[in-house]
Amino acid sequence: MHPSFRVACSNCNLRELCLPVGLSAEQMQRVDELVTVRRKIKRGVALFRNGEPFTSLFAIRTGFFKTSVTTEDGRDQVTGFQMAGEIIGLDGIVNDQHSCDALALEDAEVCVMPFDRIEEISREVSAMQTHVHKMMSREIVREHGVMLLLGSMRAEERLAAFLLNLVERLHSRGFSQSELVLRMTREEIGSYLGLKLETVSRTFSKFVEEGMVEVKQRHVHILDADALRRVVNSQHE
Amino acid sequence: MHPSFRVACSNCNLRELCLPVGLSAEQMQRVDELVTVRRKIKRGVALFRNGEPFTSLFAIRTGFFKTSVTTEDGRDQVTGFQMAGEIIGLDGIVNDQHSCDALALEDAEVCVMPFDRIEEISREVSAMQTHVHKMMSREIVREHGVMLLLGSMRAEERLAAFLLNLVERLHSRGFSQSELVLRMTREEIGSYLGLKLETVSRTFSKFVEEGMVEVKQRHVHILDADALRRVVNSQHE
DNA sequence: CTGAGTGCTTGACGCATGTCAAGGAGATCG
DNA sequence: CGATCTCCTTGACATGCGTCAAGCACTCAG
Repeated sequence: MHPSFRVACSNCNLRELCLPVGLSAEQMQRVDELVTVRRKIKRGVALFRNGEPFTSLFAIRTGFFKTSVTTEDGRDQVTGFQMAGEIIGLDGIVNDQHSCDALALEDAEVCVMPFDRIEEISREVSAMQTHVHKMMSREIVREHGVMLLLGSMRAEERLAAFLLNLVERLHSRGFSQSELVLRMTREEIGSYLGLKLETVSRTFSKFVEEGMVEVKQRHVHILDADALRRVVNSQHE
Repeated sequence: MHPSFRVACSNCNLRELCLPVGLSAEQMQRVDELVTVRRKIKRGVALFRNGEPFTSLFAIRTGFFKTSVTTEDGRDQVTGFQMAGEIIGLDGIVNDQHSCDALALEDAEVCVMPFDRIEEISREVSAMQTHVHKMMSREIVREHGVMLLLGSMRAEERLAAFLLNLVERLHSRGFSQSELVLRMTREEIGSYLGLKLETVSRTFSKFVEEGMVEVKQRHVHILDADALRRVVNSQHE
C-alpha cells in the first residue's frame, strides 16, 4: 500500500468509466482529491468481505473480481463479475458494512474512493452527484437483467447471454469482440447463472458441437455471435 | 391529479420511511418543497412504463405495486412488489428513461418527487443525500437477495422466503405478523420467484397439508413461521 | 520427469419442476 | 339470478437439469 507515484484521476485512461465527463479544470481538480490510495490485490484475496465496515468504494484499475453473497446455512451466490473501470462496494452504503464478498480472480489494482469524500464532492460538483446516482441506478438495472436471466431463461440461454455480455464489456474496453479468457471457474459461472458446473460444461460442449464457439479450457473464441444472440432470444416460451 | 389539500411530508405518517430522520426545522422546510403533487392510480393501471421518460421518483402512500421487465421476445420477469413507504423509479435514473413497468395491483396513491429537486435538496441537506444513497444501496442489496433466491433455492424455499419477507414488511407497517392478503396472482408470484403458477399453487397446497399455513384464495394465515424459516434454511445443498 | 491437486468433461440416472388439460371457485355485470 | 371471466387447483405426464461417479487435462512442486 505504497502509491509509488502521485495518483491523478485526471490522467487516468479509465477516467471516462469511473468519473463524469465534461468537468471544468477547477472541478477536475476537486475530483482529483478523491483517490488518494491505490491498492493491489493478489489473485484469490478478498478486497472486502461480508460484515466488514464500509468506508470506500473501489474503482477497478486492473484485474477481475467476483462478488458473492453467502447465507448462514452455507448457500452461496455469485452476484457479479467486475472488470476494469467498474465500481464495487455499493452494497455497503446502506448499513455501513459490506453485505457481500469481493474476491480478486486475477491480480488486481483498485483505486480507493472514500465514500465520505464522494459525498462531499457530490454536494459541490453536481456532475459528480449525477454520476454517482447513475452508477447506482445502472447497477440496479443490471441486476434486473440478472433476475430476468435467472427467473425465465434456460441453461443455454443463460450461458449465451453471459458470454455475449462478457465479450461486449471486454470489447468496449478495447479487447477483441470474439476472443476472451474466462477468469472464473465453471463452478463460479454456474453459481452466477443458477446452474451446476456440470450443466455449464455440457452447455459449452453443446455450443462447440453446434459450431458457435471454440472452447479450450478458459479460452473462448466466439465464432457466431448472431447464433448466440438467437439462442438468447429463442423466446422458448 | 388535483391535490385537494396542501401536501406536507413533515406531517406524513410515512415520513420516516421515505425521508431522513433528525432534520432541523429549517431542513424539514426544504424537504417539504419536494413533493408538490400526489397521484392516484387505479388498480391495473401503470404508474410508468418501460421507455417512458424519467423525471421523478415515486413514494408509495397507499396501495401495492409490482415492477416488471420485459424483453422484445416477450419474456417477462416481475422484479419486485412494493408497498406503502417504498420508493419506485430508481431504475430510470441511469438513462433518463424507465427500464421497467410499474403497475398498481390495487388502487394506490403515490407522492411524486421530481428527481432534479431531489438532487438539488441533496446538495444542500447532507442527511438527504445520505438518505438517497442508502435507498439505492438498499435496493441493490435487496436484489442480491433475490438473485440468491432465484439462483440457489428450490420451489418450497423460494415461496417460504417470499411469504416471510412479505409478512415481515407488512408487520413493520403495523399489520399482523401472521395474516396477509396477497395482492398479486399466482402467476405474478411465480414470475417473481422463477416458477410456473402451477408450481406456486402446488407449493401452497403442500404448506397447507403440512400445517404451516392456511390459504383461502389470496388470504394467507401463517400458522408456523418457524417451520417456514426452517424450510428456507434447509441448506438442501 | 513424476506425482498430486484442481478444474473440466462426460455418462447414467433420478427428480423437481414444467407442460398440458380439465374442472372448480369467486368475482363482476347484465 | 344466471352468464361469463379470471384465477386457482389438481392430475398425468414430460423433460431439463441436478446428482453421482469416473476419468482426463492441465499446473505446479519437488
